[in-house]
Amino acid sequence: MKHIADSTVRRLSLYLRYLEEFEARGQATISSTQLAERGHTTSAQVRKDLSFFGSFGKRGLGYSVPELEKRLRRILGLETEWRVAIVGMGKIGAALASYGGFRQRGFRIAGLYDDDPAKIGKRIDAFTVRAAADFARDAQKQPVDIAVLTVPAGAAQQAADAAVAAGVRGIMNFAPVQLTVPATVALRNVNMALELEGLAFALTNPG
Amino acid sequence: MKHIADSTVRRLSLYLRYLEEFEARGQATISSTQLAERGHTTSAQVRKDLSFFGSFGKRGLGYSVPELEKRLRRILGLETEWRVAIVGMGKIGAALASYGGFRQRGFRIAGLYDDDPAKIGKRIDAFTVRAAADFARDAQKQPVDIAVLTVPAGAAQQAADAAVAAGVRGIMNFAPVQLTVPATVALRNVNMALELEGLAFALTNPG
DNA sequence: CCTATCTTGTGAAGAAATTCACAAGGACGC
DNA sequence: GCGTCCTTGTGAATTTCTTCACAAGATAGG
Repeated sequence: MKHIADSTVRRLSLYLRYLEEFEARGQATISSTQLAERGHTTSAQVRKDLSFFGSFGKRGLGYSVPELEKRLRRILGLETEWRVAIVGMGKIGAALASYGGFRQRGFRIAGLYDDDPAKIGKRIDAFTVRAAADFARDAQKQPVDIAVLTVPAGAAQQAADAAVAAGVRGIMNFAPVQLTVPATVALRNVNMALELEGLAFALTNPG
Repeated sequence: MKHIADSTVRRLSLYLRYLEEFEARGQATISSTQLAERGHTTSAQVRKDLSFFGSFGKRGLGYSVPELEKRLRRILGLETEWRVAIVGMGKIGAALASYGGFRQRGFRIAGLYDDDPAKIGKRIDAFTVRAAADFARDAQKQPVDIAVLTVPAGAAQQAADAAVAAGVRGIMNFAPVQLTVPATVALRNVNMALELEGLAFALTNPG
């Protein structure tokens, strides 16, 4: 398949959310124009994004809401359940662990890990924090697909290496460092300081 | 000034971080190639990014690390101190409130707010959580530049409206909804479920 | 001073993403 | 059946972003 741009994937995720909204309101079909308006984009963009994966609509009518939802879920890989381990039970890690938004979308928490003896054994929601050293062993019993790293910057690369060694195929990195991982491992960075700086730039250079 | 792409601003933020690293190691000058290698990009990209704002380097020599740092801080608007209010003292909001990474970069917490009577009056680090209704009044006494919204999805638009009414010029939205704000207000969205879905896509469609 | 070696800054080329614009398919009323 | 009205899917055009490639400035060594 042709390479799909990151921005496209991002929009597909948004379309899925919008579709869920429209479905909740009982709407059975939707046009690319409606979807575009909802997402502050253009109808051509919507159609182009979808066209990479096939043709799902009916001319003159639009798209069936439930069907397009289903297609998008399949495209995005949300039909399978992904097992996610969270490494680093600081404030952010703990917050993510009990954030329901993930579970809703098929991301299931496989384990919570930390290095700090003071945190190991603590309960967070339904989970008990385990020693980071146990990650590899646990993952051997039941594979972990994605590791979310919420460790301090200094510990992030080591945590990433451990996660890769344990067999994860994707890493979501919250530490403000650039990780080095094998090309086979998908990596996404979330850096809140960076986002704030983006705002600062926008406020400093208006327009 | 010509419009600067988001991706450019993002890279500038990264360059600044790299420069800080190089400076900490005592390096006095740096070439675009070195900076590029550090950030997995190309030297031409680095030079082009910088060239939007002037010419800071010396041919044959490279850039002065401290000077380029200073220039980038000015460009990004990190020379002034930005006053940031956090609205919504759930887990994520509380985690952000005590995250030191912001303060380091000139983002100063102006106040913490929540609607929930059970949370109002609580102390988080050096701050006392105040009623969301007090936001406007507080902001009148001392202007707030940026509002970070960590409220539930259903409350986000209302919180955004209140923030805009209180005079903030930038909003960083953590709620998984698309906010509507006046064009004069800068808006950034951070959506962790979206990021995870991006990973799911990458794992489902390898390559 | 001259030559060899770097590295910047930037037009031009190339690639990628977005938007345009329209043929073609389907629904609906008459 | 026929005409009208919609809306998709997609090549082509356009715009935006990235990379190339090189003239020009700066340093260093002899």
